[in-house]
This record gives sequence, C-alpha cells and structure tokens, in this order.
Amino acid sequence: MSTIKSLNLPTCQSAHPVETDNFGIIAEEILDLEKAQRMAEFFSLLGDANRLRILSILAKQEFCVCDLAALLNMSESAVSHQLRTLRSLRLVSYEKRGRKVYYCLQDHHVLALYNSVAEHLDETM
Amino acid sequence: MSTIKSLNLPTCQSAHPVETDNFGIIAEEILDLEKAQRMAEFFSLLGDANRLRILSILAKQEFCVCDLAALLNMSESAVSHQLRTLRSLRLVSYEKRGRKVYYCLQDHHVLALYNSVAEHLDETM
DNA sequence: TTTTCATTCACATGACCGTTAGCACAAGCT
DNA sequence: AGCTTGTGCTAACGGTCATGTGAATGAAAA
Repeated sequence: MSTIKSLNLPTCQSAHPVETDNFGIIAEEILDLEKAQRMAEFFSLLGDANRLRILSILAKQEFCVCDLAALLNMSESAVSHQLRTLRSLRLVSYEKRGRKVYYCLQDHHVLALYNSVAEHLDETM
Repeated sequence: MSTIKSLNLPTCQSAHPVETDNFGIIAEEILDLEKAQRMAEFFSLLGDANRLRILSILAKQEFCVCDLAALLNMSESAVSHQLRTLRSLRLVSYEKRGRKVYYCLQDHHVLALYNSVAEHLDETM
C-alpha cells in the first residue's frame, strides 16, 4: 500500500488531461500529500552537509558536543543547533555525564540510507 | 572506503577534547566535506513534498507537464520548475512529442530510496 | 493567426543555517 | 559557602537560498 511498484504502462496518449482512466487510479492510489510531507521532512533532514558529517561521525563512536565541534571545525552553538534538529526526529540520542552531553546514533536505519546514497554517488558521479 | 561501519567503541572518556587517539582516525577517515556536500544535495532534492509526489507519479507512468500539474493541483509553471531540478540531477528524462513533453523516471535507484524511507516511516511514526 | 503547452524571467514570501549573546548547570577552586 | 571556568542550550538577528506566482516568451498545432 505504501511502497510504489512501477507499472511500466506505455504512454499517456491522451489528447487532453483530466480524463484518462489512469488519472483516477493514480490520483487515489499514490500521492498522499501528508505522507509526502513527512517523507520530505525526513529527507530534508539529511540534506545538509554538516548534519551528514555529524551522523557519519556518530556512526563510528559517540561524542560530546565540544568534541564534535572540534572535529567538524564548527562552533559549539552551530553543532548544538544541528543536534537539536537530529534529536527532534529521533535520529540521535544523548546522555548527560557531568557537564558533558554525549550523543550517539539512535536509528541505524539512517546509516543504511547514508551508505546507500554514498554508493549511488560513487557509481554515477 | 566510502561506506561507514560502526565501530561500537565504548565511550569518549577523555577529560578534554582535541587529543583522543580516535580523533586523528575519525578526522582523517570520515568526514569528507566535499562528498558530504554532494550527498546533501542529493537528499535535499528528495526533501520536498511536491518533488516526491512527482517522482511517485512518474514511477507509475510517464506523464506530460500539464497532466502532472492537474494531478498535483499545481500550476504548470511550478511543476516545470521542479522538473527542471529533477532533470538537472538526471532523475527524470523527457521526450518531446508534438507540443507536449513527456517525463519519466530515469533512475530507479531513487525509487528504492523512496520505498526505503516509506517503510521506515511506516514503522516508526 | 490564434490557441495550447511548456519554459523562463522577475519578484515576493518563507525557510534555513550560522553567529552572537545570554542563560543554566556542573565541577573545581579558594 | 562563594567564585570562576567549562559545557551546552536557546533566542534573536541577518544573510542566503528555495519555492511558487504571474507575466512574457517560444514553439507546435489547429
């Protein structure tokens, strides 16, 4: 119901829009605007180089904010800001120890996506 | 070299940043800023609900711009604008027939990503 | 020529990211 | 206890980018 299977139908040979038979099917079956929005939100989250770098680091090892900032050559504030975004979508979790806060990957599903795209880019670009 | 394998190292127990042994490893091995940028660009492309809807429709069947606009309830101009973006990253290809331009999915790798995230969202949200 | 389909330009609205400054909290110090 | 330093979060601001609108243009068919 939610995944898309290509139909490989031939061609839209309609002379005009709005009344092909497929239109009803397509319109009902697919574009779930609300879900598209949630998916877009998810992808957008990965659509920032610094966030990706943070994720890639946390995939190896947990780190506290100041260490991340040093590794990424970013201000702690900026890192904290990005971590907040990642936290909001439950991609990272954190633990307070003393005055430091250690972050680690929560969802390893993301790592799979990351690697998937990494391979894709290696192939085609 | 490009994919990331989790190391599951215990914890950053350093009292202070900047000189853990792992720092050198991490810094050299992972965060390739330029590549992160390309990946971010790719993910950003999928980070828009309307673009996702366009891709999901084209995954089923090819369509011309005006049909897409009707299906999506968007202006032709807006659709054309998004198609341009998708074209620039070789995700869709097009063919002119008469005065209509038919678009179809070019890269089915994207579809795999799409479905992957769709499942992920079904599970966790 | 006139209409239809599509692209492009110019503009406005809105979102996002990093900086800065300020605040809160924990640890170490006198 | 007070004071200071280190660590991290948040609010507000400014610059930048992206998305959709509307008008103008192009290009093909009637």
